[in-house]
Amino acid sequence: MDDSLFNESFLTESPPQSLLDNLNASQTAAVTHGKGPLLILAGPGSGKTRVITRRVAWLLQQGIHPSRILAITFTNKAAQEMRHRVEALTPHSQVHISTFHSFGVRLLREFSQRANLERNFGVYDMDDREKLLKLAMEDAGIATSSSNVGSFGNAISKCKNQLVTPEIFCEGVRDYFGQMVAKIYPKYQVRLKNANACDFDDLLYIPALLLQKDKTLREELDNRWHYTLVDEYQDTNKAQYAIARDLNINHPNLCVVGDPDQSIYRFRGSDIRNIMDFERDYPNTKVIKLGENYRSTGNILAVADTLIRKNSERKPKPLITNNHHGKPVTLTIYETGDSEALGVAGKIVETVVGKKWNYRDIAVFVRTNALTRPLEGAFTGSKIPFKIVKGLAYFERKENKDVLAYLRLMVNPRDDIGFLRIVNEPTRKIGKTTLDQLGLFAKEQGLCLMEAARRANLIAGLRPAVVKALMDFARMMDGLNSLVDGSPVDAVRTLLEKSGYKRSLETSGNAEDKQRLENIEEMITAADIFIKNQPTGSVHGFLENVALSSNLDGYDNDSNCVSIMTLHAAKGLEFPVVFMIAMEEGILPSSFALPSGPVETSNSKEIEEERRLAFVGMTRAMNELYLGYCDERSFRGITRATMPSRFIRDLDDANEAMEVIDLTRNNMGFGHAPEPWDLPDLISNKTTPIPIKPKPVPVSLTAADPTRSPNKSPPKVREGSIINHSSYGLGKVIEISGTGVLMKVRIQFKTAGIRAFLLEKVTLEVLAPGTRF
DNA sequence: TGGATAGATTTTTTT
DNA sequence: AATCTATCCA
Repeated sequence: MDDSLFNESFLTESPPQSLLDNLNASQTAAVTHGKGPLLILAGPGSGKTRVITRRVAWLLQQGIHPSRILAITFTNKAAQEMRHRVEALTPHSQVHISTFHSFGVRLLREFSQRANLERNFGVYDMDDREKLLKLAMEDAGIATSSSNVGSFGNAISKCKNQLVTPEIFCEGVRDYFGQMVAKIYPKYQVRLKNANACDFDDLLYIPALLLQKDKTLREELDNRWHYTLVDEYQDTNKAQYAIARDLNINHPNLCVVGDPDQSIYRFRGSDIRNIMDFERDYPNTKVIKLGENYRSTGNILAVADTLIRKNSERKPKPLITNNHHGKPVTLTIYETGDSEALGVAGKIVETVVGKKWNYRDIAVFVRTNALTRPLEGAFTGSKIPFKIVKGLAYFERKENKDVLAYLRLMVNPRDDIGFLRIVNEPTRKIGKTTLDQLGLFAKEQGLCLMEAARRANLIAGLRPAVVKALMDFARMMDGLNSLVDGSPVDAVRTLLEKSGYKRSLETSGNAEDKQRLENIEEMITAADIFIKNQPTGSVHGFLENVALSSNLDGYDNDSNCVSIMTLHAAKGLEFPVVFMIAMEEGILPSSFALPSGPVETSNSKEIEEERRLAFVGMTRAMNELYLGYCDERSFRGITRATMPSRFIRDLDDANEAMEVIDLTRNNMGFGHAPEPWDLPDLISNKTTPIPIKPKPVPVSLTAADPTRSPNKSPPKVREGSIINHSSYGLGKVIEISGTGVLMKVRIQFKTAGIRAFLLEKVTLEVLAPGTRF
């Protein structure tokens, strides 16, 4: 239908023939693939988003009705971007584009009855989940003090990701930990049910099970969307796989896009086999490889390729580019974590002052959030504007969570976790003892806490003042109830007044509380923006929006800031200049991935995933890539010697694409961190000893060789000098830069590629000018 | 009941 | 190092 309408839009916005403009042959084939399963293996920087959005536009152009197309991404950011780009190609097309989780929520709302939920169910974040889990553990008679609440949460999460129900899990229990989980998991589900709430995992788990169980529903939904696209397919878990599978049986026009080398979410259940086995699962799959990289320089790709080749569980895939080689990838070795942060800051200042790049062109990637701290300090000191892009929940400040809990309780009075959060916020003299009694009463009577509070007068042994406090609270919340259908902005304003929350902050005299008020104002603004985007939006919609959004989604490149983020958050982004810091054993790869027992293969699944993570980081870089590690790092208050990441050693073969800058004072024996190549080969599964490599660390003049002190002033090194280096042999000085102790010398070695050293610290034998090089 | 303080404990990554 | 928890006192 309405083909003419679309064609008109094409003419005004972008003519239809432009749909295939600027596409290479494989990209065109992917865009114009007709019916049947399609697997697009898209390497980094291969124009994946372009292909997927053009494909949506192409389908529309073919006369497919927009409501027949379903596009699913992993992050809201990706969904927004896709929506935006599809909109530009075909305005007002109204294609259903959403994340897996918001798609799940939608299904659950629409079919809440079949899913045995009330329509107004709430979505619990990690924080809520943990609190509910503690209650469930109490139910199961397991002490919550045992500090492993988190591990039980992870175990349950894992179950749901794999579509393992409590019943199935109980059958297969073996060890002690499993027995504990078997006790807690069912109780936890009951708690969720009673609270009329879902956790994140439920948003996939429940729909997936529902589709399996309810064949009519499955058929109905399969018929609803004739064309499905799934982005980042390598990161799907079993639940997501099942959903995609069940929606594409009658109409197997499923197009999945992904790159097995960029699968980095194993820890949350994603299974690389989903993409590896796609061809097997969907007969007659057309496979298209998008190999050419349009993003990075040749050197960056050479380094990334050298790294990823070390993975054994992969389909070999060359990284090709027509881009120029660009600058060598730089590896910098620092002494401490702080000097590393300062070094990065220094390099950034140098780059920006030299007008080469702007702050916004630069990103620093870290493996863990804790590593951002020294960077913050160094950047603040150097007056570098920066932004830490976090993947955590957006409204994480206490006051915002409190306000949201009020809203949640208004929408869903059975939300016990929300109740517990705010019943005494501001203080209403309702303390722990009271709440314990209230909880007991609620349990006996089978009521939610809100309802129990309403009947507080029936609870034996409660002091009259406390009874009044509880009943007043219930009455106050009842009074707010009429707000749920209105604008979230009004709702927040009113609840702040009526609950006394605002007054308590205003009158506290605490300086922090003033800030809190401002933060709440910020949230009201967010609600306002939400309403402007979705004029029909309710409190309900706002809550959902908040629950499924993350800080990462708010990421924009508008402000001229350096971006600091985790490697996971970096996926899907690109920057002209990228720094990857702390490439050390135990950090990248994370200690969690390291073999904990005696000697294990170095190619364990975990290590391979960490390697992919490093690969993802490197391939975000367009023009310049800086890797770094340091000799010692302080963590949790103690300083320890570090070992360079095995991924650094993986790059030995990429010498010609790299340069190494060593900024350590090399006091050889004492206090110097051992490096993998100094040690027996524990980390590789080779049984033969590896040849000892020369340390890529120049021998210090002073410490290493007392016979030659700087005072003896060896012949001057200058650009063009031919030199001999104790480890790397013959080389030619190609550049001398910097001043004073920071004077650097860059050398093109005959065999070891380009390396740079601090002039102060390197020992170089300057050869006669005429020496043959 | 709630605040202060000392003591314990810790975290990989995220929808 | 920083945050969370348990305990004690007002």
